[in-house]
Amino acid sequence: MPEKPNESVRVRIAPSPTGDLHVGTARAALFNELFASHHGDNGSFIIRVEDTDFERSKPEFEENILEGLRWLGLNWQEGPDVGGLYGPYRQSERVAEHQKVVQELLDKKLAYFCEGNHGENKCDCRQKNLTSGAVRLIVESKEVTFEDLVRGTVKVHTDSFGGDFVVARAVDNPLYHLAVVYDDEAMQITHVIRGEDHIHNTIKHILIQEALGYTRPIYAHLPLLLDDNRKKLSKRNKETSLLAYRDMGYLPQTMMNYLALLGWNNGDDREYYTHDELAQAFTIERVQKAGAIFSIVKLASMNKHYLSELSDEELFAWAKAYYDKNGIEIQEPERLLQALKTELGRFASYDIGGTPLHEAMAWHASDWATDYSDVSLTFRQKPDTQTPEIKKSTQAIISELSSIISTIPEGEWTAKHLEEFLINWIDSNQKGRGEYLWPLRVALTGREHSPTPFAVAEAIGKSDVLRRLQDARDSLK
RNA sequence: GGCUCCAUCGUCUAACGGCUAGGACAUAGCCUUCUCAAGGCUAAGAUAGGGGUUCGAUUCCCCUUGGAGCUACCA
Repeated sequence: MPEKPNESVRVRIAPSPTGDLHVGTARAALFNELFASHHGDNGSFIIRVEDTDFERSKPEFEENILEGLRWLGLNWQEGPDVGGLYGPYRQSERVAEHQKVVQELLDKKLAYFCEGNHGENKCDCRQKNLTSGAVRLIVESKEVTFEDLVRGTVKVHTDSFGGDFVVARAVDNPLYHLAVVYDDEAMQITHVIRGEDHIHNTIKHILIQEALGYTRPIYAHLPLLLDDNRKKLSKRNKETSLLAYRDMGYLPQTMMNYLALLGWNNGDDREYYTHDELAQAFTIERVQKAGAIFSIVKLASMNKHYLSELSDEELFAWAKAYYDKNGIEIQEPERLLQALKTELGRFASYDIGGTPLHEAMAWHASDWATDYSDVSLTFRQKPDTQTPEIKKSTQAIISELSSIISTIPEGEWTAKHLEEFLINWIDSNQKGRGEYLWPLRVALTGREHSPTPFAVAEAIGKSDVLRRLQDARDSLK
């Protein structure tokens, strides 16, 4: 019996538009969204763009972030693109309010102006009574404790980070810590679910909240996504842009499912979930504490699974996105779709063992041709071991195939029937299956590794099959 | 260095003191087979180490070791 949610929860993701949407940010967004969705109508997921770093923030990054979150399949109730009652949802548009807060801290003598860079050293600006400069919050020497939903009690002494810290470059130029605290209060955020790398920031945030008399949200720090060296996932070692994975051929349902399972599980062996199933099952109590390596291998296997579940329309759209992106025109959409279906289960992305999708699919074209020089048309032979005698016998086999295949009526031209017919013919004539099926398959695809000739034959049609057999035969002369 | 967090197969993880530590991915083998996949079966593979508490620790506590994160007038 699932518990009935009764209290409203408001959570947010606060990406900073200083780069493409990072998979780690996407996962944090997903966990927030699942948490909100789990609470149904009582849950709100909010996007707030933290663009107070004017130097590095760029509109195109904001667009990339929103596009990525949309692509992933997340739903948000409030954000810069959809608005909401607690807007604006871009921090740069909220500086006037932040400025008031900075002034308030100053007026209440909870903060003071400070000049110069003080680094590690304790600064003495507090005694100087300056009237401009950076604004530093007064922090008393004490232990700060908070309850983390994932980690339990976290305790940090304010001395460990030097006490007083800067909350604004100037009265009208607030820093991240202050902006976050004010905005979370103003937007009535109930739960702050973010990466573990924010744990120390949380202490500072609590200090600001206490100074201002704000409500402390409930914190949950997620384990980090790691690279193969167990370091925080970064662009140095691995592709970190979510949409780059889309462009490699990973499906949004794959990414969502995989990301959800990185640091969360339902306590059983289940691995495949839809968004709604995840939302139904998701609880922060089941979030892992240890960091998790982002593994492309597992991602690929999951993508294979989801690819095989696609409808014809979805599969075609998946391929079309690749062709469009690479500026390749699809001449014969129906034939391409049929070809894709034969290859399904053999690829996990747009890259098939080093071969790009359009090359692997080249055989679908009705005018496809190859010189067969890199492959052997003869079973159990390499291209360079084909003596004239071997070539001759392969020619004979191909001729035989052509004549029996030409007897199959168009109405019975299906992979299933072709298989029954050809296997039966081969077996009843005491021939070797490989002897015949290998040359047939290579003649149709030009590849030593490919789908079965029956499926390929159905996809390209009878006349094309006969033409390719002829071409293959001619190549052996 | 200081502060904080973390620790089950190679990887993601299950087992909220009690069956032989389970599953998935990856790996290997076998079956199937025209190839590569897929599929089926099987194998190998983990509780970091040491102390406690307990009738009994993967599980609770401590120490050690190891790893990670943070350590900005970035976010």
